Amino acid sequence: MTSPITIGQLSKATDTKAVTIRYYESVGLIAPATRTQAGYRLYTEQERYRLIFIKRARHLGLSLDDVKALLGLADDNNAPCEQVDSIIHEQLERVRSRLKDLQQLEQELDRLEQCCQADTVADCKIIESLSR
Amino acid sequence: MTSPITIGQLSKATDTKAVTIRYYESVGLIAPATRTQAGYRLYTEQERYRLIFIKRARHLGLSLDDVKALLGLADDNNAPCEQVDSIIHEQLERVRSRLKDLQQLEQELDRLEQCCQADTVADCKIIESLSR
DNA sequence: CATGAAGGTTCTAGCGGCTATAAGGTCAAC
DNA sequence: GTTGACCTTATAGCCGCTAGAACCTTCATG
Repeated sequence: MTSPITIGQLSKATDTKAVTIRYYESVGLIAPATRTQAGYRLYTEQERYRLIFIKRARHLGLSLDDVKALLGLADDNNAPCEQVDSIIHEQLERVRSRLKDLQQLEQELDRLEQCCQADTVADCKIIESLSR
Repeated sequence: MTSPITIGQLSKATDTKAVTIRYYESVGLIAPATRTQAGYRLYTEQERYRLIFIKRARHLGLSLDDVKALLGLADDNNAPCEQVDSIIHEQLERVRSRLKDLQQLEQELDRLEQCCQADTVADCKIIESLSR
């Protein structure tokens, strides 16, 4: 029922910048849009759903390549779930590994922050610690 | 006592790739090296220390701009510690904020991973959750 | 019907922090 | 004198956009 919308309207509807939408098209994440006679891109509900899918997947921290793979899988009802699972699982592992790193980093920075009581760089334990 | 070394030797001594060292020079993080007649870069202990400093600071997740600022401060014994402290403090805040985000992300991914018991994409709760 | 604002189009370049490649010059050992 | 390891510069690419220039289209108003 809803009529085709322009890129600006799709942009608002999905909270995704128009340039980003065009970029997604250029890297094959969404199909080339149909055009008006003047060359304006036109979109339907389908593209809106696709963009929302992309947005959710990106929110999970997935790369555009992973998102592309997920979209490909989502398009094929008979595709095995395995590949979906493994994309999510690997991302979870990446996130956990990054969490570990960041937690260590937090400790280090916290310790560093505590240890400087000086006024000038000459006595600064932070600089000292970096220079050793 | 130790004689000047080439970029390759400095690279090994600091576990920093030669291209990276040249890159640091190109962005003003280290001063242009003196050269042999043939144009080879030559380094001394001073540059080795500087690179180690950079490495430690980078390990804290600091941007090259922050590292540059720290180096500038480190070079001036009379500089106030404040600026050093604030660079570290802001980094700590960034790390903590990133930690928060990642912890939430971990939960989401973990929940997602649990919820798919299907064989094919048609019944996959992960895909469903992304499509909604 | 003219005008101006708000939208659309393409193209190119830039961000950070490297990494990779090409095409060449230098040096020490055999 | 030739190999092979090392050095040099210059250029392009990575990711996921973002910014800017220069231009075209659409639509509401005077």
